[in-house]
Amino acid sequence: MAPITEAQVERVRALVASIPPGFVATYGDIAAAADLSSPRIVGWIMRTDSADLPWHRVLGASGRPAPHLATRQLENLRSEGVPVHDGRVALRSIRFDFGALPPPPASTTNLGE
DNA sequence: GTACTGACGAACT
DNA sequence: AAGTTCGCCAGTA
Repeated sequence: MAPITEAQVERVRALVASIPPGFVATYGDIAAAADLSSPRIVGWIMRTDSADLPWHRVLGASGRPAPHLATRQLENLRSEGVPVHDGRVALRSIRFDFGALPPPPASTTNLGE
């Protein structure tokens, strides 16, 4: 099987889109939820196609976004009610739990796994 | 095919 | 606490 498939990309995009306002998720969490081999794949997907996604809700494991986007991320997050402290987000307080989400019906989402 | 890079992460110093 | 190194995987040169 190919290193990565469109299904994986769509899965990641869906996960990011499922993050509710006021919450954030890490690349590692998304990678795990999407069953990816490495969090770098998530970063690759984000930089490739994140135009219609709430990419500002995606942070690194340190609770801090990438340096070149940090300013923009923190500003957007703060607008959503996310408590930002010194360019940092309290991950352990607002980290989104994908495991708490209800599983989608496989009948209509058979991605041929 | 090898080397370098990069929206990452954990371990080590 | 902060900086460095290694592992990870896809893309590009």
